[in-house]
Amino acid sequence: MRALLLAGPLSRAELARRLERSPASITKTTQPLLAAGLVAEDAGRIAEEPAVPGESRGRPGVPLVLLAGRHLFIGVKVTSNEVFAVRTDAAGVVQASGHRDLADVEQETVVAQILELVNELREPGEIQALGVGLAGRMSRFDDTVRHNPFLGWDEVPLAGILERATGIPTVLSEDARALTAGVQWSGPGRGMSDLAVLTVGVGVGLGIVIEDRVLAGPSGRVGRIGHMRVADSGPVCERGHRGCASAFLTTAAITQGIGVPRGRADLDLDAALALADDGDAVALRVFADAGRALGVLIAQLANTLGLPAVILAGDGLGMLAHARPSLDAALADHLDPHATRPTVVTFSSGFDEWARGAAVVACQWMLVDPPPYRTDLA
Amino acid sequence: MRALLLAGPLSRAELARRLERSPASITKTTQPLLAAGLVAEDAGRIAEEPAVPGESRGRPGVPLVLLAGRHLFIGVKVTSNEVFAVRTDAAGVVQASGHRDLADVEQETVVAQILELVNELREPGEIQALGVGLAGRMSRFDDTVRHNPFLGWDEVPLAGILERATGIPTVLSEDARALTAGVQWSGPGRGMSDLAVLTVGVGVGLGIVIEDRVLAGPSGRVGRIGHMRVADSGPVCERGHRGCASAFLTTAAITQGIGVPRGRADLDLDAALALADDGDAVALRVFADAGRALGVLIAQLANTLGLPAVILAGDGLGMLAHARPSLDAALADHLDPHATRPTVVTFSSGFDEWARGAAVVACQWMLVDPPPYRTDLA
DNA sequence: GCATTTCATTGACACGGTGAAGGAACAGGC
DNA sequence: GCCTGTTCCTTCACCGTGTCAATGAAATGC
Repeated sequence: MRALLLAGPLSRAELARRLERSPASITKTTQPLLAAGLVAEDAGRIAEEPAVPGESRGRPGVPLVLLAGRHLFIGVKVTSNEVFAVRTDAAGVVQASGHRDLADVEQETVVAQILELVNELREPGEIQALGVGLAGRMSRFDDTVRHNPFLGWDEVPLAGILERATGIPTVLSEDARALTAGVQWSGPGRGMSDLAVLTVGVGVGLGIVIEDRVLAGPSGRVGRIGHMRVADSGPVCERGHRGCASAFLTTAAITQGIGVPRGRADLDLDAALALADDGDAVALRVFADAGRALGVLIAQLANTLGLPAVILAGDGLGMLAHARPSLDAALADHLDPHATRPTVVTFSSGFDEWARGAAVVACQWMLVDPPPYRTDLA
Repeated sequence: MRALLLAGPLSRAELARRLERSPASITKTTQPLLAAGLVAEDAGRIAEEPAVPGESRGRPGVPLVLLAGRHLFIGVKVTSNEVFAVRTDAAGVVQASGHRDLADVEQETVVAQILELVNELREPGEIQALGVGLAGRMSRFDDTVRHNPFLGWDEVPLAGILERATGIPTVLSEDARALTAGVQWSGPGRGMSDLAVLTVGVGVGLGIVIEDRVLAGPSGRVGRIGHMRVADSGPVCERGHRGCASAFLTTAAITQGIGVPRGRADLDLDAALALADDGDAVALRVFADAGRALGVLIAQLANTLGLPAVILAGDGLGMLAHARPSLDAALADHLDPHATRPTVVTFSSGFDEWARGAAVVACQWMLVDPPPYRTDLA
């Protein structure tokens, strides 16, 4: 119920229509929330503006707003060499953030750094839940790291470890899915019920939202699209596939694709972009190829799932400055004749956004699936 | 509730575990169903066999079975030149079937033929619902044919027309999705909660089931995979894409791919298969390419959605006799290193199976979303 | 026979939903 | 200003569906 309040300040009548419930039901369910201070009537009447002017007959509704500040969440994103953490409110607004470098990927090291960050961020009030985003196989709302190639972990019961150390209910989530949840809950995809989030960076990641649900798949394996074939020819990825997505889109593929012919093996992404800015032919070609690969991927997603919107994110997104034309061309070319063209939104986001996604997952976890042990504490 | 009874005869306790409800709840909800004769206690104790022998302690459960015969459904599949219809019970078992040729695709002609078939099949008892499967864009449980390229229809309120003429509640469904529903409900995918159905024939179709739900997409556009790129090179499809799925897999692509070099423009699929049986090099190559295309498609699906099972269906399935080795090789090659290999099941089905799927959709529609006007009649 | 185990039923009860009825707040016409 | 129409919100009685706790029933194994 509270979940849909996040679609903005809404009057009770509007809520009833959106949730397909009777007005009586809304009144009843919101009363305890009002008393508990979780929602409030908005005296400002913000939401009345977009109403059609001619329809101003009748008693105006009293908008309800979620007092998001009442509930705090912490989200953590773990990469192979860094840990990022943010504290957010229930609306997913970041209040504070922090980060630590990782000396190694030992369990003790990582857990210690996470705990430091959590203790740093938790001080202003009670934290409702802690969400941790990591790469690798995990179900939605998991408690164990099944397999993480970057950390070299297998079957680590991280949620339990953190819960015991912090006293905060903790949930794990696959990172691309956490980012997707963040995007859909309170990011550029807010209010959309169907979208995909395509991330480009060290790898190629994918999160899918269908009918307001973030897909997890039977064993948390949704979104392995790194080896989708996107072109007739082109570079070969590390598994020997010619023309697969990883071979065009990962940061390593791009820096090597430009650096090797230009004799600069240590080229980084910024330098590659600078080369392209200066009109370097190799760089422009590599970026154009990357754009084409992205366009094909987006078209394939739109064809397969009929998605109306695709959101691009990740630290490799800078390429779009040079890749956008070929992306658009490839998208138009590969789209099914009867499919509607999906809206492509770019979302430049740092690692904070991944951590924020983990916090959003924690928030959703509390809303849909309050952990039983919380009642023990109450 | 009844929906999960279709997962086989189950004891009440087993039902409670599967539905995550309390045993008390199961007893209460099944009592009126028992009284109404919709379910029955199965004296034969069929389902007790697969239990682990060592766990035979305690009072054995009384299996409940759905008396499927109490509810009848009719499913109709409309192609550009034929209409197929079947009568099934609630379990999706076909009791009778029929078919008509279509002289043309005028609305009156098609409706008249459907009505003839329905009246032929409806006589033994009350029909609960009528499901119609057609190609084209439609939402799940739609009532209007939005756009059907084969019939040349746009915005035809077919459900209303048939409802008025027959007095049976009617629902429309996109045909690949109907087939998928049939496969998952009572076909080879019975009991699986995640699977894809890939159809090969005049076109290439796809239906997806995730978490027990048949995906429809925001506007019924799931599953347009005809133009997915599956190879570096190869024939060109009618839209000019080199190496796309349609160019390898449709019946037309195969018959032309073999018929043109062999100078037999009128070659049909059976003749093409016969050529391959005789060791014709061109035919063997075309079928091997088709298998490779299928393997890549399956791998891409498995990677994108993490599906554990893919079911192949459609009238073009005969190719597998010669295409299976290349299919398996391509599947292994393109699967993500960390993905589990999906089970690939072949399901040889005629058009009756498509009609049966439409009947299953009608059954599901009644179970999850009983149409309000039925109460008017009662 | 008895303990053990699992299944199934019952009754008291809570929660979330509905429909009907009625009061409250606004706009507009007279 | 007052009535009317409209929409919003609340209250009340009620129902359906679920739970918990207690009890009985049917099997196995010692």
